[in-house]
Amino acid sequence: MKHKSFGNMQCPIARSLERVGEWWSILILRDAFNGLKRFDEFQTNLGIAPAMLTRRLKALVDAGLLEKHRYSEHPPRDEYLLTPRGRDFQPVLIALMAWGNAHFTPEGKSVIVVDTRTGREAEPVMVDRASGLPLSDPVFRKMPGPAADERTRRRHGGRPATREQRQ
Amino acid sequence: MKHKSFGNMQCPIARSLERVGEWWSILILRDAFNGLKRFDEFQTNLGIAPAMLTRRLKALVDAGLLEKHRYSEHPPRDEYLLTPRGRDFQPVLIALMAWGNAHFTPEGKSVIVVDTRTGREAEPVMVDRASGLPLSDPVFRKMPGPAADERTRRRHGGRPATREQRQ
DNA sequence: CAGTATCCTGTCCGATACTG
DNA sequence: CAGTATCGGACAGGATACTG
Repeated sequence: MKHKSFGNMQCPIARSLERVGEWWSILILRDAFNGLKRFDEFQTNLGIAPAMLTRRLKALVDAGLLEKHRYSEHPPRDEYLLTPRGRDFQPVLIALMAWGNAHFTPEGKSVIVVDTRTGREAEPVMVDRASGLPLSDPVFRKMPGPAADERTRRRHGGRPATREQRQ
Repeated sequence: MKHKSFGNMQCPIARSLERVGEWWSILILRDAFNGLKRFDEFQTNLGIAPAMLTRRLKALVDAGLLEKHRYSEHPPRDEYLLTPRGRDFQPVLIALMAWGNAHFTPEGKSVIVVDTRTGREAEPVMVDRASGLPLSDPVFRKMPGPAADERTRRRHGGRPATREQRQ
């Protein structure tokens, strides 16, 4: 499934999934954001088979999300650190967390984001940076970008805004 | 893999992945947001095998993200519509799109979000609704929530904020 | 501690053919 | 059109044993 070709490979969502589509990848990134760095930390916290962990870590390194950093020469020891690209993944994790908290935690939230200045729980929302408006607002629409090919253009640009277009 | 038990199943991210962890699920949701509703529309646009599409659609319906809606009795015809829970998934898609656009589209962006009032491209950011601050700001930290169990508490609450805690 | 080496199973997924 | 029925391959992932 490494280089599977989804319907439209121009789509940035599909391209993202090529890198983090496997179950464990996102959980490893989550743990990396929580400060885990060493093989053994991941292994223990995730309960993942070591061979699988090796494969997933390698894939994440190859995709440029993590980088191996040697912190000891004798014996040779590496730790796995988030790259800038890996750190940019944070909004996806937050969005998944918020969605999970909202819909799949009948007992209540187990993990939240907190504003450490006020102690208040943060409420994650996706907004447009310039206007501050939530992107769920109907004024926002997906459109073909500058590099859109013919197919993408047809998919996103061709039709007028119909009721099912957004929301 | 249906009911696999990840390391910590309290984690809302892991719970989310239980519902949308498969490759096709997220692409189907993306298409649903783009207005696709009928089996054949998904099939054609994704290039997915029909049997697989049936399984994924069923899984999404079972998870409460889509619902079958009969729009014709003779012959019986169903369409798949986003439920409120499915619509709440939008931020995840936007986050994946933004990340893909930023890192995996050397030719430029193929799909963007546009403010239809101004025609300007939106820049998606995750913020705290109350303060409007980006959640990447170091004042925000993940913490155990009200329903956190002992293990989650140890993972998130136990340690003081170290340099690797956030970022 | 940080992996590698094997073996095995489940299932995701593609391809093709068929049905009301 | 909206699926169901099979078949088969690839690989994610588990389990266990082993190494520098």
